[in-house]
Amino acid sequence: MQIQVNEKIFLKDPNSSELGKKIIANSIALIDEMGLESFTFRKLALKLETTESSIYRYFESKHKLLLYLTSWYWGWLEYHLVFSTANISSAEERLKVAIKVVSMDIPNNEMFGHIDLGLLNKIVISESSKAYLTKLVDDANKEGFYAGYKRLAARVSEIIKDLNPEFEFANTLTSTIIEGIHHQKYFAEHLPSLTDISNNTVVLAQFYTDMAISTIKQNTL
Amino acid sequence: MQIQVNEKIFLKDPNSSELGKKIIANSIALIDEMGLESFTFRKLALKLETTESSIYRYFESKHKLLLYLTSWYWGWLEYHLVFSTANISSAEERLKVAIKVVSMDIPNNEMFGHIDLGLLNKIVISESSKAYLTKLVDDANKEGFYAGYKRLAARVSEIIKDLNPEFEFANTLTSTIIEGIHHQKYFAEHLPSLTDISNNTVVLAQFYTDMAISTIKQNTL
DNA sequence: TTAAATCGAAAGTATTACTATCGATTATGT
DNA sequence: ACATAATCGATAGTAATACTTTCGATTTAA
Repeated sequence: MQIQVNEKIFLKDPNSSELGKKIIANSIALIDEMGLESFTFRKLALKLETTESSIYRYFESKHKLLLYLTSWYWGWLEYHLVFSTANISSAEERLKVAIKVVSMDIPNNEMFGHIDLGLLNKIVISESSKAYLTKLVDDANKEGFYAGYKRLAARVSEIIKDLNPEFEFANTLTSTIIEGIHHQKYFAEHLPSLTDISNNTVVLAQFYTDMAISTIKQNTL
Repeated sequence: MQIQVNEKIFLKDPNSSELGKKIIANSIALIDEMGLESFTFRKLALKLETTESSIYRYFESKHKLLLYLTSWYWGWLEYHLVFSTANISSAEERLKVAIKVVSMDIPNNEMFGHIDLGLLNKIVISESSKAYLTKLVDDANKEGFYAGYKRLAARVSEIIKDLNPEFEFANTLTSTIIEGIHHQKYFAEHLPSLTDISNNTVVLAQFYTDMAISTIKQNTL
């Protein structure tokens, strides 16, 4: 079982070598530790006892590395979502599970191969929007760099459309929920006056589930 | 009528001199044009036919300048919100107006003194989250750098609580709406598969109004 | 066993994000 | 009208960033 990432994101597949895997594993730890702004390939090279040029053989920039990490995360989450919702016939139940999957906390040190899912989840919460909030979005989008996120969102939207085929805003509702969940987690930790939900995954999922269902169903009434 | 910004954000009030005002006006234009990442004080100085050191007398960093611009925007929007909702007795109507205010499009060249509100609105949509998605959030928050955003959010939350005093998630719903509206606008322009609303402020406001009201009222049923 | 791939070492470049100093001009208060 | 303070521009300098290039040694694969 391997998560696929758009091949144009990297120069050389980090999964194809030990150094590549070390780059991924340690970049996650370093970005989490110091934030994307302070993170540099130089610091990563120092940590790995290798050189900048070796890292540049895998990723042409820090931004591409971020795209890799976030794409990988969305790929993993999609896999997790598909797995969790398989064999559930009720669309409402599938939506509940989907929201639970997106909002779940992942403990640190929960490993998937060499990747620390807990840390990666933290990075996605605080850094992933920087992957698309850039002047180069449109080019990156053309290259398919956001396909992972879009696939996940499309899965959730499908469930919503199953629930109410008349509902016209499945994509809008989906992105509102996914981004909303991440924002609430970030706010809970750093800007608590902007949220009412402090580190309680169950309540968080419940809120967005209730919000989703009442929004979806209102058109049915 | 002047919008107030936390004085610790700047070294010298840009409103106190011609150069200061030129810095604000032109930084908005430049950031819009090239994005925050490519924007530098050097480029701004060149445009203004002044020097980097002169700009540094007003703002100690690009990040502080971004904080200034976004704070100013939230201040202006709060003023606009208060003005628009005054004398409306129905809480539901006030919420509708509030969402309309947050989601309205502002035409380019709509000026408020030397500030182009249309461009500033664009910057807020694509760059404002970078003001808090940083390792220094907690320090910045302690200094009160996000007070403008919080005040606006608190206003909206108040309306929601007026509508249903039993509703426990006013802050969460508010931030979900504000961030959601900005995301939808950004997605409409750059990642259209993530939204269903393409450049239609009326539909956008309608969606979030419906979502808000059905979410708020479900607890009442 | 030979060619290809991989990595480390070293050096170099343009740009960024500042800081510091100094002198000329302009505005302010008396 | 005159001293003083504030403001700005000019210049220079620094450490770090975000790369790129070249070269040689070693490891791997055909």
